[in-house]
Amino acid sequence: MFAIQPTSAEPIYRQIVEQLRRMIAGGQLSAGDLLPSVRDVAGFHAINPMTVSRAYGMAETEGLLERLRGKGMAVAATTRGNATQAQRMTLLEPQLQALARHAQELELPSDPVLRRLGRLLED
Amino acid sequence: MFAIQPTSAEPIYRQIVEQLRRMIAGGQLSAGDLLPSVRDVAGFHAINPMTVSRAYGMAETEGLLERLRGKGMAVAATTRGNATQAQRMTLLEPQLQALARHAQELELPSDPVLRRLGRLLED
DNA sequence: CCATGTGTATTAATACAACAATACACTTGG
DNA sequence: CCAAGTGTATTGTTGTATTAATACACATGG
Repeated sequence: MFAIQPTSAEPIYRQIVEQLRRMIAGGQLSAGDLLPSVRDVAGFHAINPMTVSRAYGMAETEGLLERLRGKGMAVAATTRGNATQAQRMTLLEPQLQALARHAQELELPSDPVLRRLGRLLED
Repeated sequence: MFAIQPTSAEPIYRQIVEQLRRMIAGGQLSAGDLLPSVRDVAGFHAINPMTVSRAYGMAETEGLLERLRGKGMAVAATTRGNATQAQRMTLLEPQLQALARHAQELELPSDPVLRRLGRLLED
């Protein structure tokens, strides 16, 4: 469904929007794919349907999703699914910069940070 | 002084606390070092002095800082400054895990991510 | 046709962050 | 001693973000 952590400091609706953004850019969701209904997602995670609706609405405004009246939400046809690797890297850039800054404030050498990340990326 | 972004979604007082945590763990701030006064920090960044005071207070509760009455706040003597590299890595772990998850959702191969981070870590 | 399924507009409840303006307790340094 | 420097407690206000509750409009499909 979605990887949602209701306890996280990050708002639920934004967790959903950003996850959609990445999974569409990465190609895990393709144009035309139908999304689970707001009530399904809300029921599964025990959250309010309006929270999911808000996420879907923002994704539609952003051009990620299309509204199929009476059927639900689908991945927009106009979206350039499977974006360039460079384009996908751009989405990761802010997080990379924050991580680098924090590592420097911690006076951590590059090697162990890179090795740890490399291990996390293997699964 | 401090790297504060008043526009960020992250609350100002928490930006300060977490930055203190890292700079003390990393050794950029040593036990006994005197911190800039709340009025100085507030004036420099055009924020409210009480916001800085709140950050200092939380850092004191956490055991990072000590209150020197009449003088200001200083890095606590009891704090294990320059923590083990492994201990410092622990502070970075959650961010590393989030980054890895996002990279996977973006279907990005390890190599470019690691290379980009490596470059950011060199300055 | 109409029960059932969509998404959503509207309103409200709650919590939080930041600011503002004081006043206070304390120590330093001349 | 006392002016000037610390941090802080207090109270109130403002703006905003997040989630929830409810009711509604609409399309589908037997």
